[in-house]
Amino acid sequence: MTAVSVRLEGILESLNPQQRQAVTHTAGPLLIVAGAGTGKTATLAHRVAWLIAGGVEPSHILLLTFTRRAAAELLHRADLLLRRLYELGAEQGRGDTSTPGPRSTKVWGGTFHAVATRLLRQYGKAIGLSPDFSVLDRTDSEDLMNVVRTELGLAKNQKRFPKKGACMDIYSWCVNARDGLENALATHFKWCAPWHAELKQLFEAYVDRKEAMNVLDYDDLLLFWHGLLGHEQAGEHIRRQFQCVLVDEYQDTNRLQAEIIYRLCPEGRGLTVVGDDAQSIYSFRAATVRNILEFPKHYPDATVITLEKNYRSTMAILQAANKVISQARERFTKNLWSDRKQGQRPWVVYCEDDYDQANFVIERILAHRESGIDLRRQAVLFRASYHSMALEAELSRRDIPFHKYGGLKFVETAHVKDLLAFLRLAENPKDLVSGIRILPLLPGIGPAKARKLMDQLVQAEGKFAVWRTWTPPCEAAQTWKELVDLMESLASGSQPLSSQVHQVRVFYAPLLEANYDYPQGRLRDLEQLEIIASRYRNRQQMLLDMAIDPPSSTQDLAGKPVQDDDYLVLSTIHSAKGLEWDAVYVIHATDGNIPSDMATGSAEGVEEELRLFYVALTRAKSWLYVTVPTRYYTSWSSYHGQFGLPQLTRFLPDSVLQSFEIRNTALLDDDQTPEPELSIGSTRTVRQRTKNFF
DNA sequence: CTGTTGAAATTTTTT
DNA sequence: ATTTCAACAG
Repeated sequence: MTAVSVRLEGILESLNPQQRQAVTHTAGPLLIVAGAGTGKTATLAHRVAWLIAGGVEPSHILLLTFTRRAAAELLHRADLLLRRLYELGAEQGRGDTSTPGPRSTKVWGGTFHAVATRLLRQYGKAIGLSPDFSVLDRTDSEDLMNVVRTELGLAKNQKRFPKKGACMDIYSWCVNARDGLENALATHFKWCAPWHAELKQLFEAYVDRKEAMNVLDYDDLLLFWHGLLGHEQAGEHIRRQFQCVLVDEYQDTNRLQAEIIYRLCPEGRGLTVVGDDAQSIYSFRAATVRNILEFPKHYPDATVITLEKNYRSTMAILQAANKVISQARERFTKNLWSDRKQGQRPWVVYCEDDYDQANFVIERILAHRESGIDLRRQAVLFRASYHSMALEAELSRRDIPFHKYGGLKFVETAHVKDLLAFLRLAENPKDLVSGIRILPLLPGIGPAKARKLMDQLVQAEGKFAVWRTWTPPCEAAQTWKELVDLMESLASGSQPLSSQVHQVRVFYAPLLEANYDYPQGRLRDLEQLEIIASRYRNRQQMLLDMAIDPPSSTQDLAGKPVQDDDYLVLSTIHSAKGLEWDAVYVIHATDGNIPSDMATGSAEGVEEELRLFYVALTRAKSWLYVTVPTRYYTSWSSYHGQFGLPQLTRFLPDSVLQSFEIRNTALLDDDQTPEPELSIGSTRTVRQRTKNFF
């Protein structure tokens, strides 16, 4: 055995046989079916390290993940492994201490969209794409769609034409599912079928407009990447560059993404995909569980390795989760098992209403916290972003820190979008969306004038000076001059980025106060944006990041959070994918919320909601609570079909409920504190802080 | 053509 | 509760 292989063995020690097989697999395409909590991340990280240690150049590895954070974490772990490998060698006196071992930092890692952006910048010319394109996020795309929709006179119809969001959904679906409009309308958007001709016209105009503006939307990023791979030279070049391609969360890729992978690795050479069909939850984004289920069919010499040993949850939780998912119709059969002790059975807790639910959850959280489980190690999960509203209010009232994932993001708030629009317009004067966003903020300018000014600007090839030829109504003259000065200054690019943001902020602040309620908080956000800007070298990169990898919550923006800052996590189930906590609370587990009423129209829809519920349950390591309000007062619930008397989710029929303890908040003893799992660390308790509040 | 007002419709998950 | 649309006044 060579020295290197001895060291490699040392690193593989911590893995179980299936994981090891997955890490060291060499021949042909590989599918790793990794159940929840089966050490998927560890396996992938080891595989990356193993490939590099085996001599694969890091820059020849492509790692596709669902979020930027996932990629960063994986590469960080791979790096630690490589370092250990290197140190191990040095200890044995055989390593060459003068040369640092290879690092994983040069691995191409990120989301499909981020990687597509990078590649298109580099090679896009081959398919006639100008490399300085900008990227529209979802809202920008909708806005552009709306512009075109209005231009074509579709907004003013006797019968209601689909809204911009719906139009975008249909368009996106067609691109990502590689589906024709007619078929898409027939199968997924029946209510819009009468508008077939108009939609076709709309989409063609939308595509033209994007081209004229030199912008790509999310769908284009994938579509153009796909196209790039179809180009003879460029495609071959990229294929040669990526000897090894690893795809995480394969169950949540769509058909277009699968085709990209296919073009990247014909016959599956060097391909590893990892996923869990039981956790496929993104079909609304045209993801299809077929990709993973039919992987062995598309790649006939594929090896399938299943990871079933769960390192996360207690047996009691696993049993309950297994029972829930066993209601699914089609899947790779796997039964998760664990060495962990039986543990407390998960609870189903009936609550009076939303507020009672919030109070129960908070009391439990505090109790766990007292027995040594920090807030950080607990999370509340829910189907829809607004489900946490009552809880958020109560947490704020009690001064308990929390951090919410999912729902509206920082960069999606109107004022942040406004500020970024100034920068984007400077970056790309053809950016109609940004122009139409900014200009009507000024007094005396409405949508029509904004369009005219943008047309002028494009005619003048982006020279903002043409705007001086227009004389606005006299009360707006001063502001107008300031705007043109500002835009010229920004466009010249002579200032560092953070001063550019500062300039915009100074100009924009009074407009903000004139246009929005509660300006204080918004102004503070803008200050934060200026701090963020100072971390970027160039404007283009910042704008790209904001479109493709936006910070998932305001906390992420404030730089590194303070180390001992303890906060509770609130998250949509979708955003909780891949994460885990000691104690998990799944709230609003009523029929109509889980499954969401929006999804119950079709069998597949319901099936996906079941998987979603499964994902939520399998986030828990030791304690799991599913809470069910038995009454809703608020108006949203009545829209959800039930007249104030919601039922327990259909995913917990009696046979499954046997794996749960049933509780009712009205009958709950106060002293049912959970048993501590660990010795108690800090004695500083939130409960005491809370009591001081009264 | 802009800006305001009131009525009506719509309400998931996210790169 | 929020967003979108139509109608109307300046």
